[in-house]
Amino acid sequence: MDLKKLAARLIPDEDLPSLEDCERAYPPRKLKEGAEVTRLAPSPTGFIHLGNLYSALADERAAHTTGGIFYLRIEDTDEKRRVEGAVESVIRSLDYFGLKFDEGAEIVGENAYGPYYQRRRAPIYRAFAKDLIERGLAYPCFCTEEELDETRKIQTERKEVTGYYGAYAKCRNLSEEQIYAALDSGKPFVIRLKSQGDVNIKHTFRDAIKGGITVTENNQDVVILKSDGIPTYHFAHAIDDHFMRTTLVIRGEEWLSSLPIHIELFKVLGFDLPRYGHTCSLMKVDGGTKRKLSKRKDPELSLDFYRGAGYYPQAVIKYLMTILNSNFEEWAAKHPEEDYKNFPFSVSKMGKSGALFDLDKLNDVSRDELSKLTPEEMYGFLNGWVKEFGTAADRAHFEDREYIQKILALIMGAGQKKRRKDIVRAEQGVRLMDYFFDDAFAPEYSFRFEADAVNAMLTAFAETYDENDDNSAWFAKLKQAAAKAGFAAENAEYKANPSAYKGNVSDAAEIVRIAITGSPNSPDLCTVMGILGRERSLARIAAAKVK
RNA sequence: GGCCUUGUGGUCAAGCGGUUAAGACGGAGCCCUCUCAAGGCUCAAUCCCGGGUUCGAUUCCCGGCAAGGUCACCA
Repeated sequence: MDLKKLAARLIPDEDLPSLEDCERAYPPRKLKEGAEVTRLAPSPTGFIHLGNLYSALADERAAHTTGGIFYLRIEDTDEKRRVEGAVESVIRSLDYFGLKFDEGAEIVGENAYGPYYQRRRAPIYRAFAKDLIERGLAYPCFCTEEELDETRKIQTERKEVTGYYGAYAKCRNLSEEQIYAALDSGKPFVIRLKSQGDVNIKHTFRDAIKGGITVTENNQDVVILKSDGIPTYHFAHAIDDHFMRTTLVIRGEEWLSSLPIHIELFKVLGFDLPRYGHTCSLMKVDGGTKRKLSKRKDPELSLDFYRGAGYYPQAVIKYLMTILNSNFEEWAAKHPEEDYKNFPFSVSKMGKSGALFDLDKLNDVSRDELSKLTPEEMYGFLNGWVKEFGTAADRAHFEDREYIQKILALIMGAGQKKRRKDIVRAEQGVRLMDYFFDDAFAPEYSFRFEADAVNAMLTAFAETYDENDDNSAWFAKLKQAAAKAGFAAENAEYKANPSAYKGNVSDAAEIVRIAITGSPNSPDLCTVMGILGRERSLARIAAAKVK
């Protein structure tokens, strides 16, 4: 059979680059030894989620801790999956979390290895497919979807491996006449790889994350060019990661089972294999068993969830870092002031099994991260959230920057040796400040004491309150008032003889606290009252009295 | 079902032939204290099961079992 003639008939394109042209156009990168070139390669479909961010962070760290390149490639070979604005959304989302691409689709930069949209690289794929046909390593297949379904059914019944291989690969050995007859009758066709592999041969393969794994040779005659002439993922992956000079392919472990295909593809194309690292997917518990986080069922997978709830972007990143490299936490504890970017990230230290997504842990990391901000920075962060997600009242409150910052200085314990860690995320933090605003202060008083005791305490305290008192003077007066209202002024007194008192000083303080803040818990009451001012503090005390 | 991957406290996990089996989150308690938060201290809780190999296995081997992934002209 004249393969050259066949190739020309199958792929008649006139403007295809030569194979040498491609090698010349995309030469090996000039980077220092050990620099990793990694990529994020999403399809322009649904928007980016936590799982993507997790894997993108691994890519980004691997590249940027080695002085390499992190680029964005859009895998748009499936027209049906295209969603308008998805690319911008990916870039914006990653940017929100502080991850930046060095090159790629819609990225301003050198971009010498583009185009980064696979559809725009069609001539390259077609040139290589044509070459494969000429070398007898690929062939046209005219099987219809129905025929394929039928053989799959038969294979399932016979308990054989499904797919297009061996005797089931009907079009693999079509005669020249058959091929041209089919072509002449205008039958649509795909191009398949003529696999040279043998499933009885196994190799061990070194995965950068999983370590040694056994891979069986591929024997599937996979489709490399679809009937619309566009490559499948497998083919595009091999060609792009070769010519974009990717050194390390980090991707989800769902790709592990197609690794044999990729190995064979690189081999027949004559390319060196990049290194691979297959990450485990983030899991969650559902009905007693673990399962992969799912876009549809789990709101916490959507990045919008974190934005809406007001998580601090860097906190999410640091949480992800603790999952990525479990020694990160230890390092961060030792270097509290250092940027997480200085952490020596290592692909080989990544976990081998799927981690359960842990909201408690995220909250802890987040609390810690937020406690490091200054009140000014915190104002900026909260204000950003308020503008986008807050109520009209929130926005009005945040107009008074000075007042908010005074509150934040208190809530965060600014200036104290021990920072407070009350704020976990913006939404909760903003609600935490509600009682400082009269229009948001809607207390449901629930005192643990009789009306008499409550009123006596409130009255006694109001009589002596002086907004100019410092903390200790304030507390001394509270003690006085407590004694007057029948509470013990000193802890020791109360402990010695509880029945002689209505309660302890702390109980007395609680009454005032509930009157002022509506809650039995709050930061330093003296300061709270100072921020509210004399008028409002006394008004609240009066309003809280039990009728 | 075939193939591949993974199995250390509730969660994330270090350790990889001899350890009192780290640490963090969460839980319980104590201290501090006007409450809360923070902080300090203490406690409870783990090597999937069965066989080997070995003087000795959480660590190595073999079998189970369980969980996850994958079997498209989707990525």
